[in-house]
Amino acid sequence: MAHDERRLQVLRAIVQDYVSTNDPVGSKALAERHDLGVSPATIRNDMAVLEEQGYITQPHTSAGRVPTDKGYRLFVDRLSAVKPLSVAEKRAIERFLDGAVDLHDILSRTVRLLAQLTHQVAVMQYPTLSRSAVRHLEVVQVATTRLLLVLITDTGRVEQRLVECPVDVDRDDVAELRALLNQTFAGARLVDAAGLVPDLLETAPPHLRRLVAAIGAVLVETLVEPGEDRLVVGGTANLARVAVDFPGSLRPLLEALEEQVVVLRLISEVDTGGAVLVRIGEENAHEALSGASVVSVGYGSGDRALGGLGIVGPTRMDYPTNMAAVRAVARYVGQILAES
Amino acid sequence: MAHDERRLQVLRAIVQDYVSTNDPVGSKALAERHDLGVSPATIRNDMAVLEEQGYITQPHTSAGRVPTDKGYRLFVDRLSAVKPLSVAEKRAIERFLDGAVDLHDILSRTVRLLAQLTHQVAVMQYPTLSRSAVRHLEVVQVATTRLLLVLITDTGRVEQRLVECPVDVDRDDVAELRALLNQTFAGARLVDAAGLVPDLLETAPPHLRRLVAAIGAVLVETLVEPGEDRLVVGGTANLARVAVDFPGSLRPLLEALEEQVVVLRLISEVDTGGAVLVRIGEENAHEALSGASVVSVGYGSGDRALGGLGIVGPTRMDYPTNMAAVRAVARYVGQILAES
DNA sequence: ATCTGGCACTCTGTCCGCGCGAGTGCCAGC
DNA sequence: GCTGGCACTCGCGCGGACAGAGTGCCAGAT
Repeated sequence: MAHDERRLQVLRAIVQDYVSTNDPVGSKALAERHDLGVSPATIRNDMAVLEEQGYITQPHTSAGRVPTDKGYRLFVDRLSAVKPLSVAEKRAIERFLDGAVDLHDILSRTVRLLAQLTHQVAVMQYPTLSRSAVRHLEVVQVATTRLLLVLITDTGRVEQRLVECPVDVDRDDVAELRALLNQTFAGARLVDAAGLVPDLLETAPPHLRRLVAAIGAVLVETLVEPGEDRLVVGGTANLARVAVDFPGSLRPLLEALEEQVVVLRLISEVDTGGAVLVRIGEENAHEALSGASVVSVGYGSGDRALGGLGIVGPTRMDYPTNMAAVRAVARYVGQILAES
Repeated sequence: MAHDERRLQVLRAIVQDYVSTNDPVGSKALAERHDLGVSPATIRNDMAVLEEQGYITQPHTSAGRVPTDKGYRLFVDRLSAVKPLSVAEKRAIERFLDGAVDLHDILSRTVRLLAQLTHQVAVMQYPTLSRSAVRHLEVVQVATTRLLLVLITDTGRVEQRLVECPVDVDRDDVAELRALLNQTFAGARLVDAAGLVPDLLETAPPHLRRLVAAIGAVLVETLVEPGEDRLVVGGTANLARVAVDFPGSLRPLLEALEEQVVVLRLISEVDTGGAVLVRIGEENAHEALSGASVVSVGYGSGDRALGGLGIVGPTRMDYPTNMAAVRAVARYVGQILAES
């Protein structure tokens, strides 16, 4: 029906205007700025219906209308087209990421880039260990009974653990151990690593048994278990800019970002299909984020999902642009990580 | 003179009251809360002198007095005793840091701990590479002409760099290269590493020359150069609590904390003697920090200075307590790092 | 010589009342 | 089903009045 169609146009116009001005938008201003072909009075009727349906609301009796979470949701699902990035922006992405020297540098550049593009807080999960494979295991002797175990994955991630050994270790043992470990684990997915530990114990020569057992325990307990994933955060300064959108205080949000685990859960719950996921306001379930929206997507090229990245900001944000930026950055960083 | 002495007591009382209440403090309230043995009128005279000398100021003609940067400076230098930590706090420090599994974990626990103890933003510099020594160099083949170079230092830090090789590399080359590198560099201070590269080239067998040259260049250029040091930040949520102390906006401060380089310079300029350094307001020179104070100290046990750590907060902070916390945490983390 | 009590003065923050403007809802007419 | 008009509501900003806190200064007490 042409009727419903126009009402949606009105909603779209309200969202667009409100996002750019931060003022509740009234019927008159709407009629002026968008040629909807009808008069303010007609728009008022549409607005009344939209309000009844829960898509918009008015802060006080005689102010303009403001989109609700539900309104933003409809906007994102049906009323917005993903806005392609400008050539300059695409070039900026490449320039920004190409100079990275190691994994941490890639992540920190990525969040800074994303924060700059979207003017929001950007977050990125470290490539998940459990989905990557062992490239190399290194053993370094630190003290007589102390070894440093270094794991290098094919995603370029390096993990280290101290292992307290039950027996004295000498140089030859270390070399033998290194060879043995790499022989067993090289190329194995980390998810499968736990299953390989018994094999390891079997193939180990008798004099290394106790040592290998200790190492195996550390490997299983700390490296295979998920959840130790880290988060890189950037652009918190952008929160100050949008402080007006968080009436109480920025505190809960800052706390959630430091807590990591909350945001991590949101960011890592991404669609494996590569679609950008948007969570608006109360949809986030967690109280600290109830006034915020999260735009996230998985990264990792091809079939290999490595983790999630995205942005956190006020519900009043420019969804089309931000979704485009998140998607573009995720694609590019996925490529970079695949190459290294 | 008893005269001057009492004036200093008045200044101390003003600082203490203002820090705890955040209200400009007047003569009457001062006389009530501290027994200085004199009447408000007398205190008023002292305050007039203190104001003339630049230690305090009044926000408006008829409000109480507030300490100036100069006033805080005098307070820190001469009027405060470092407040010892409570037993519970000391125990908390141990408990918090003992569960750390790797270097990054130690640092991130440290800043969280320090932020919690002081209710300020805590920052900590990664152990400086240039002051540590090579424990092990690992070479891993990633592609035909691509090697991953992993450096493990005696402070437990792991650095990785990708090296693009001018020639194809095979398995035996990698093993030989690894042995060669460790033979040359193991135990060497990173500051001396650059000087060892020519030796490396000389001892290299002819067929590895070009490869070794490439590796040597990467080593010198990226690992020996300082300034690539990272910063770990924690407790930004505490900024929201003290937002009142930063009239304009939190933005400049948040930006400075993200920029890292500014804060890094402040934190790394520590007294090698182990004394806690306090920079108050304008003393920080950098504009973004002109309303903030930085309390910092070097960490690293014994003669080995590893880096700096500290806190950033409003000039209106509890200096004695915070200085004690910073010092205690630095000592403890220094021990932990020496052990690992 | 130094401290004290009293007093007049100044300034801020707050509360109140008012008018303005923006925006709405409704209704009659096209 | 759209439009113009109209009465109504409500938040916001402005100005004045007021109370409270704090000061500076002076004369008197110790």
